[in-house]
Amino acid sequence: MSGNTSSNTRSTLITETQTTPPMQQILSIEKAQRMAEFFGILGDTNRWRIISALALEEMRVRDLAEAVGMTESAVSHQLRILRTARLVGYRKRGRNVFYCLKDHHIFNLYRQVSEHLDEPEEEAELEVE
Amino acid sequence: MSGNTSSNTRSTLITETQTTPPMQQILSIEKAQRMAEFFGILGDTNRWRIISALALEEMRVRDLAEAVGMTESAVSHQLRILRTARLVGYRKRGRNVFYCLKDHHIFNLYRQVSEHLDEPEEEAELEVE
DNA sequence: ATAACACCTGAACAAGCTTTCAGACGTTTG
DNA sequence: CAAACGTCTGAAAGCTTGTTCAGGTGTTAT
Repeated sequence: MSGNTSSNTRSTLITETQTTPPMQQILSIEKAQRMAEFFGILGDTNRWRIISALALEEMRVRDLAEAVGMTESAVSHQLRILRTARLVGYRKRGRNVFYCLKDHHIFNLYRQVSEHLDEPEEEAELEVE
Repeated sequence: MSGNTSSNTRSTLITETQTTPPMQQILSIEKAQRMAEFFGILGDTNRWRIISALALEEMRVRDLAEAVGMTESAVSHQLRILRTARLVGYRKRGRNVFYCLKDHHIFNLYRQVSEHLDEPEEEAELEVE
């Protein structure tokens, strides 16, 4: 576990294997792209609805479509995206395909962003010195 | 985070009652929209580069532009978006405007997604029963 | 006051993304 | 076998988003 042997390209010299090194320099374009790509996947209303549905229980495409009010085709397209991002898994059974959440990081992300959004407005800003 | 994500089963007993309630039903369209909007803001390569630059130190628009290789105009546009999302704050001093990171949830989000992205591919899927 | 500077803004264009539509595939049923 | 079912796919339409460009505001310097 924690096997950060991924050895990106040239992170500085991080030897702590627990977590990911903090941002200590401007993200490389490649790293920033991967970040953006992943967050972008969670940047869609209907994908969140699908995710939240799958958080409850395994579901077929058909059921998902009805649950979130989309066409089956649209759901299928979105599921492919979520699958590619390894956020959902699936299980075929006859002509049905059951989808389920695969990555539980999602719950932490959901919680943290919820907290951010729930924070008070606090529009005040520092002004001229 | 707790290592094994390989799970094919579904552990639904995350007991975080302190803060935000977990997803216990399909997200309302409004909630899903707010989620999507926020994640969408982090769904851009250049915004991540800007964020990572600001994670190092307070910076002016001009410096940011040079640091990430964008025009000042483009940076300014993006900063407005980040400001609106309350991810960055600013401080005016004369004709300069210094921007800085405002929300440290960002670091957690960055770390968790980094871990997700660094996880092994694991393309295998369950098949017909 | 005039010029230079730092930053912001609005409109237009290009690029990307999501849905729809029509049709395909594989599985199950009669 | 043919029909019904559940799902997937590719292309086109429609919308959203990011950058550029030109010009604006406000501050500092000559």
